[in-house]
Amino acid sequence: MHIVEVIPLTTLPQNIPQILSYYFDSELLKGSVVEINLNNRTVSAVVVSSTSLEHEKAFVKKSLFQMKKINKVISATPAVSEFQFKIALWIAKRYYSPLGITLNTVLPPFFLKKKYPVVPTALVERQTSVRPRLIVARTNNIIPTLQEYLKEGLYQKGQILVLTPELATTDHFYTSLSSHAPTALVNSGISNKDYYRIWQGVSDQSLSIIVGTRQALFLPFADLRLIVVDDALHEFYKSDSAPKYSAPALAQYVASLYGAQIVYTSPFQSAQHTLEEKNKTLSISQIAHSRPQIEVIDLASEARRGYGMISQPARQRISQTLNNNKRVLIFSARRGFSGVLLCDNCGVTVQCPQCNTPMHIHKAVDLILMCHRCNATQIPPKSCLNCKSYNLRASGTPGSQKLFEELQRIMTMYQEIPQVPVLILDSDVTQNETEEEDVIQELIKNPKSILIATQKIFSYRYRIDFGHIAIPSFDALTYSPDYQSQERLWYQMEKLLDFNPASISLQTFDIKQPFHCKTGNYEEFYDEELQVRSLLGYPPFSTLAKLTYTHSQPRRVAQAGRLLVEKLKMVLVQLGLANMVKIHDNALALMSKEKGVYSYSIILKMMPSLTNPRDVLKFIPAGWHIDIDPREII
DNA sequence: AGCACGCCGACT
DNA sequence: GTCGGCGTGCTC
Repeated sequence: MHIVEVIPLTTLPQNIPQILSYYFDSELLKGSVVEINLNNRTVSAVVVSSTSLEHEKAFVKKSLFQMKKINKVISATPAVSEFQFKIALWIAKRYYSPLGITLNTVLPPFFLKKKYPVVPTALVERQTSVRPRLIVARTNNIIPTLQEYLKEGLYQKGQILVLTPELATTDHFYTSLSSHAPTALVNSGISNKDYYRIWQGVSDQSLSIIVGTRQALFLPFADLRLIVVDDALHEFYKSDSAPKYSAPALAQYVASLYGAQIVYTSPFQSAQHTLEEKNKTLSISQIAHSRPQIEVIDLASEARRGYGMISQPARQRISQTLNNNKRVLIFSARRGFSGVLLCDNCGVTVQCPQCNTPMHIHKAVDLILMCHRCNATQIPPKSCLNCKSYNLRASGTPGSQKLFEELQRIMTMYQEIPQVPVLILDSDVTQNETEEEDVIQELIKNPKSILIATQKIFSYRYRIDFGHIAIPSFDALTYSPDYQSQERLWYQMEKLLDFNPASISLQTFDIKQPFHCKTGNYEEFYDEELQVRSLLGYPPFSTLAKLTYTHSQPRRVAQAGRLLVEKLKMVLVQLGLANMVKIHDNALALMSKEKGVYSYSIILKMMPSLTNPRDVLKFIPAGWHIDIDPREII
């Protein structure tokens, strides 16, 4: 008899051990796969270790649970590699995710399928003297560098992985690199057959370059020498389903396993990297690039002149650009027709009955109100629901549709702007990728056109250039109470430069703020930002954990929230960890309602001195969702 | 998270 | 009588 430790490939609650013991009549190798009974259901599980019963007799007698027997062996030969174990363990620890489901996502989708036998490769750990490098560069600058590298035939020494945040940008790398060496594209839409073929090619080294999204990190590289993480600050790198890991961080771990060099490209340094640079763990090379002329337009004085969303200086730039046969991008902050419906009498906005957030005005056949959170629609009320006043007025940021109408008005009113096609790209106008592609094709056909677009346009920044970019409401780009909102604002601004505009017009009510994008010198911004974050204990001075509880009954949510806050406070005091973890309780004021379900969020700021977050997180009861390094804190 | 068990109401 | 609603509790 042998005692076998296994990881069931399913979600186990965090308050029970993630590795379970079963018995079996023979020894099983690490990485082999078995079928077990777990709480009246059958699941497959991966063997971690097995020991002869003689050594464990005492343990069995004392154990508090009734050990069960393994049903059957699915794969007696190891099917899971050391590399896969290591990655799963790292993610489970760093992101506090259930081990079984984490291992399951690390394993390929064709795992255990008869047609696709897998021989796990041995992990040869290699030490490098090469430190990770952060290259603050545009993607368009890193590609020539890679091409140079490939031309010299250096790739014959090993493999390269290029990670991109989303599907739309993989093509750009693929087309510019595939002529130099055997290259494959990896994304979540790939078939088992193709995935298996790439899996083989990666392990027998017939493939030299892999361009892919985050799951490409799980491929069994035979000799990985370089990982390029493109646009490292992109939010899509953070997985939004369990395990909620962040790909750039995992890439660094994977690189260390292979002894590979890692290069991050970003149009913008993150505070994290700035801090690390100050600690001299990264060497930073800044690649210079020319910056367009950025004109800041004071909306307050424009308003006194009776401006109409697009100011006179911006209009001038637009017509100039079009007359030079170049495209114009109007960067819209919000989708929809206009802002919100505001009561002039009492100042209350019309809110979504489901979500308690302001409804935005959209124009379908008539004006309708739409909730940007749950997509509920309603006819605008005639009078204010609060004070019964009839003085309801559209107010706030003009959305894409309003800008469209404004452009039509300007074109007929001011003769200097030529009549050109005006297109819209936002989630209202384009419902799917095909429709999006149609808009892009139309744009490519017309070198002399105007596009009104939201952030969505960033996915196409390697396919299209704009001669001028107008930002009608710069202030609306950062309307979210999040510690990262400023950083994200400047990150967006830097990304706009990828469209190679000759000029940018930026309309704002707040001309006193520093416009770092004018010079590209963000050092001052980071110095200030780091001071504030240090003071408030935000990253990079802490690791954030977002705890969320959702339920249809608001009372239960409020109670669960209060209980957990009290419990955590007590636990922290008892463990003597009160100064290592700060509880940032949004309280009932921020209890949100989404699609009829209420949710309550608590943010934990875990200081680096807390060496094992699990010591604290294990006290969080079932029913709460835990997200480490959340995308947003609200 | 699943999934089974178990205890009450509607219905062939 | 039993089919099935979802509250409760457990996972070696």
